[in-house]
Amino acid sequence: MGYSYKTSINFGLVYIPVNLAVAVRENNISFNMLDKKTMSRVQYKKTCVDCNNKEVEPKNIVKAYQYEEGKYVIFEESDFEKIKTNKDKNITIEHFATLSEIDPIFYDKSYYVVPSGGYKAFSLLKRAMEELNKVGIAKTILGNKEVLIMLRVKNNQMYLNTLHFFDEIALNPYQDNDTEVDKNELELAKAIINNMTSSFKPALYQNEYKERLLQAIETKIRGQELLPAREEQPNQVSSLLDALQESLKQTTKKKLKASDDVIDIESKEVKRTRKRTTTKKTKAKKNDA
Amino acid sequence: MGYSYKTSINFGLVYIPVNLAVAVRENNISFNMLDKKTMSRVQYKKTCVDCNNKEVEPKNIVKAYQYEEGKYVIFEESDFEKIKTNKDKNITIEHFATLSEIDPIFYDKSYYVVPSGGYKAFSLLKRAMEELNKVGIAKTILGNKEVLIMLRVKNNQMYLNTLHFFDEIALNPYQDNDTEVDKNELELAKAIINNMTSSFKPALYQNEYKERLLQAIETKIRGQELLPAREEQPNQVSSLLDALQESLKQTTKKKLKASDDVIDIESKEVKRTRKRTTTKKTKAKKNDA
DNA sequence: ACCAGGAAAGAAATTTCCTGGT
Repeated sequence: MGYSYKTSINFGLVYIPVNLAVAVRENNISFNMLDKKTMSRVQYKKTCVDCNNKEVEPKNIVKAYQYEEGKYVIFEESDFEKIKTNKDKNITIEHFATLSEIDPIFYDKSYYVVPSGGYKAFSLLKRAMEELNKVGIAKTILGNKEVLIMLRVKNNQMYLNTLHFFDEIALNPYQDNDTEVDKNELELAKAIINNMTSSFKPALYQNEYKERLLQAIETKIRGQELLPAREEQPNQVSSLLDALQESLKQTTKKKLKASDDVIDIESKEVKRTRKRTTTKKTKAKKNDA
Repeated sequence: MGYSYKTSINFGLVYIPVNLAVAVRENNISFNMLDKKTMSRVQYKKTCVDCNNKEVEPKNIVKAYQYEEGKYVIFEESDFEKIKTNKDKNITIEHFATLSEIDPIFYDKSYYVVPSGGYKAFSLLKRAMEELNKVGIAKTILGNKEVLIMLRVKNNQMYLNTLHFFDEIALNPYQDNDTEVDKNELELAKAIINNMTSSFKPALYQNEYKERLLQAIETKIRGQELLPAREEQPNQVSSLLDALQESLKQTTKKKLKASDDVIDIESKEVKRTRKRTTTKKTKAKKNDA
């Protein structure tokens, strides 16, 4: 497995060199662009806007910041290096906090922390963090981007989460501070929620649409027409109160039924295998042509 | 503000039409590619691989899935619609759970939920969810991608988080189950962590590298050379135990000092203003040329 | 050879392709 970043963790004066390995790999079905007439792959060619769209070779491309309409300053890789201190490149834990303090809105990407030295120190830090149930907060530069970082330990694994900065959080465009809520309806809603409460078991959620998409691909490969999906008829309910009362009835019924099925669901959870999709397509390359 | 998606929330038989507004807007300084010789913007031209790299017009580009090397099936937008049911397009809350059950590794993107009707029902659901401190779990299709969803309410605001599917979580490439941890060192590490524990205040973290990068841009605009960043000399410590003991001393000293500064930090937190960066560059368009 | 990250395009978000690092 390749690593996304090489860096190091500084815990007080303890230094641990580490690599970061991506913890989430999107598994989507991806498409390519084709020329309709020739069914040939579309390729991006880098062209020069002011030179009759002549192709530009990679070695002649520079990175530049536009500070005014049409005005640029060039940045070489060495320029970025100049403004990074050694501390920037390391993950220096600034302080520790508790996981529940961190609002989910801040989470960005997840990585596994893999030590490339200082194994004893790494184990020690993991153990201490997990026993105290604390997460480490740090700041570092990954690539050419400064990110806020949360280090956490669970089941003896150290995870790194990049966090968004506070000024990246947008304001909610909708505010309703004064809406009246009916006491009776609130009690009904709460009863429904309680009926519908069960534990979060991520392995149980399947990507059904993806399965249907794969089936549609099979259908197309066989040269057949796609059929529209079957539709369930939505229940029509006239008022909010009626909808709540009917929902309460239905969820109560379901809840009673569900308690009989608990053992089945549990065993399904355990059976989960971490299989990789084998349908992953090989990407067409330039030299395919 | 534009909305990313139009959809609806189904809570039992209660139907609430909603829009989703992105809650996180990345605020990075981004660069452009220029042709080194002419300082002209680089533009991607879509060309046909098998037709002497002739340019392909957007209207002649189709979306295709490669099922075998060089073999494709075409998908029109109507094909995607065919395999979506009405239920797919809505957010039907499957069940409720508690926030702490959801491991941070699952979080993907955050949106604000903005009702476009059913305001009374929306307020009711928000109120009930917040009072019970429950989050809603659902599945829906956003764009052409099925996502797992968590709805949550905080401070009378409803947030939607997309979650990764279980099969998108990669395995940790590093496993160390048997590393011995020294009792004495563990106690030291824990004492250091406790010394370094303070609450998570996201507004206090500034993107310093970005500030330095903006300064570097100013320097370049003035035509001056960039100076390398000042370096702090790292403390050299010989053994893990020495590093821990010295760290404990330093953090204890800092902690005693910090308790005097608490009031200052608190007031800084309150002063936080949600200003937007004004340095956001205008993107060069094709017609700039 | 792979794949995560970056830039451009354009549905103004996300998707698509390219590239450098491993």
